[in-house]
Amino acid sequence: MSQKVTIYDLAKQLKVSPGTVSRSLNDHASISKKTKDKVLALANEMGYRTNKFAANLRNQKSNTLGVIVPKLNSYFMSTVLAGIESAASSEGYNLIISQSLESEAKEISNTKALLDSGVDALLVSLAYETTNYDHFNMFTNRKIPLLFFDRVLDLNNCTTILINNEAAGFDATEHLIKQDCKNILHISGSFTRTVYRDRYLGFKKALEKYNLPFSQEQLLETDLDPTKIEDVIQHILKSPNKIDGIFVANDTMAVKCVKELQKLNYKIPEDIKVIGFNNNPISEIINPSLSTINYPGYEMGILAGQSIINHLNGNINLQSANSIILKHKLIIRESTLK
Amino acid sequence: MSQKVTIYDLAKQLKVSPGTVSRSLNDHASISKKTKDKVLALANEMGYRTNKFAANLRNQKSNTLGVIVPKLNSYFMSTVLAGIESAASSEGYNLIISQSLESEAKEISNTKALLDSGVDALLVSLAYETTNYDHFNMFTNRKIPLLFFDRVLDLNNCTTILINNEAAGFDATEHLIKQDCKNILHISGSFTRTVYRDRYLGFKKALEKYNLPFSQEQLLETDLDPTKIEDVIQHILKSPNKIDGIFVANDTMAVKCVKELQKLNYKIPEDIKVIGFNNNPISEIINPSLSTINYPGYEMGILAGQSIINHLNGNINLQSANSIILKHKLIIRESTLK
DNA sequence: CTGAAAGCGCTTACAG
DNA sequence: CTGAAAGCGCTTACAG
Repeated sequence: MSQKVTIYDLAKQLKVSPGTVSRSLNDHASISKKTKDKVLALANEMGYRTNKFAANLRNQKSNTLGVIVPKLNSYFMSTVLAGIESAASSEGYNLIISQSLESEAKEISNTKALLDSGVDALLVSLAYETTNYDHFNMFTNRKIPLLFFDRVLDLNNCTTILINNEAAGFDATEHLIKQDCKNILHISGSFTRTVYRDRYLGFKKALEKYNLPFSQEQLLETDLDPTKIEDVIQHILKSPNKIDGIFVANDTMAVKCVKELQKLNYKIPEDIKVIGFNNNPISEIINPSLSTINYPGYEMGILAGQSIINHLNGNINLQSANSIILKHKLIIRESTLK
Repeated sequence: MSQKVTIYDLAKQLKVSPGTVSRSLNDHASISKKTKDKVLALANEMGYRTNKFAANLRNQKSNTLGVIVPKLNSYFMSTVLAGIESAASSEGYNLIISQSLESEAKEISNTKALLDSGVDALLVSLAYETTNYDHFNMFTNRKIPLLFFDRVLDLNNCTTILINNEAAGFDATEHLIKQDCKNILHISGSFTRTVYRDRYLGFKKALEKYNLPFSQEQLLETDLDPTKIEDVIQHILKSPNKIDGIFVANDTMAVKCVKELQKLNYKIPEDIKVIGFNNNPISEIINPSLSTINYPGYEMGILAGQSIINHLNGNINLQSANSIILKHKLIIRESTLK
């Protein structure tokens, strides 16, 4: 097999010009059906494959989307990625995916690498660490569309896709209150990311609405690392008022909490009621099953992919500085039963 | 900000040739430090970014690896991907990732897309459905390295990375036997994929070694879809001999089995002992915790990435037609206690 | 409906 | 140590 067939090879064999071959391959209107068929047949026979580098260089467009996620191996993120991939591939876009591993430095280097790779657009969920956002200027300066999902950032002319985290935090907390919890602990992620701050704000609003007092020990800001569960448990044990409900900012950590508390002979939900966040499959597996907030990751991925592609295609359904809010949903299970 | 700075822009400003700029940027030995510094400083100042399409076109190399997985949103696969990404990015490689969704047609179209994208190598875990492998000839014909991991295929000159599934299947089954199981059911994935066939072969070998009879009802070939758990349960209920042990080919399905059996008032492990496969985190969450086989997905990803990059770099530690076997490990938990 | 030619932005063998 | 020039494989405005 020839290692490399170009349009020149086809042109020579067919005794036409390279331009004609190129136009035939791209189904250009001005080429006769007969010529097109001839070209396509030979291209097929010779195993011709277009050289994207050349085409991209010429067209200044790559049909590629860049994606940066904090971690590839997280249930939520891989679900979102599945959605993005599905949307992208059905529109003929490739995906270059990289992970920041929650590090600002790695996020910056990923950003550069994706810029260099000539992605047509960039989809980002921010790292925990990131506090400076200058690296995204490389994209905005060059007018390359930028979209943030889940861990978002409010930047001019960037689309953001997320759920209403404040409302979701409110719903989770209100549910605990309605189940008679009086002294609720909120285990949050880092406030650097607004998703976690917003959940906390919802938590506080619910307390206020039901006239429950709030003291600083009821907030535990963590990095949601399950290996550091011991700190969380210590906090619970040392709490001046007996904690009777916990709202955890994600299911992985919530499940870990339940397991550890059970080891200490706490009864869930009798002694302490627990609600998580995300509707990760583990929330259904644990005993008692975990109440949580459903976060539609796959739909988010589909929407993110479609939005950005529509934007690239110049369709109108995405305005600049848009924000898309997905619906969350309270899911009540055994871990918060009265 | 200029939308696009090229080496010509730098050359003009510095009154040197584009060649000199290019060599400076690539840290070529023959350029004086003074010139290099000058070029680098201006490149930085003007926000110059190399155009990869042009460089790739010229170099016939993209520093990009293609990856095709059956599903992005699976614990095991996303763990492997995290490993691949980590290895790739530390060597300056990008990753183009796509999912076949277990479909042969999609796998073929992904293969073509990745070939067109000019990946330097392709890493594949096969779709359930795939029975014809001709689409990989596009790569082997062009001498583009191809590596299979987990769901592998024995093709000439391709590296495969996997565990010894037969030995792992044997270990899982032997463990059940040692826990006094006499009539063990094996819930397998599709035999189209050798990983599942091999686990089954190990299962049978263990039965033979311990002189346990085998009848056809002890094998249930499924697509491991947890939504079809009802068929599995029916099979168990209708079994002529009372099943006292189950070896399931993955944890997700094993967990689903345990849950459903518990609903029917079976006691696990007293009535039926269950062992899974993969050491998915859910195996630790379920009650009783699930015995399983540890499958080092992250390490597999690291190895896959490093192997292929070493190969591309012309290092010698990867022979043609190589096969790398990772260590598995039996993990004993509550679901198989005597 | 088709061809000749320029150009996308790099890299590098060759020459000095 | 540096420059001039060719070429990687496409696409398309222009001309006919």
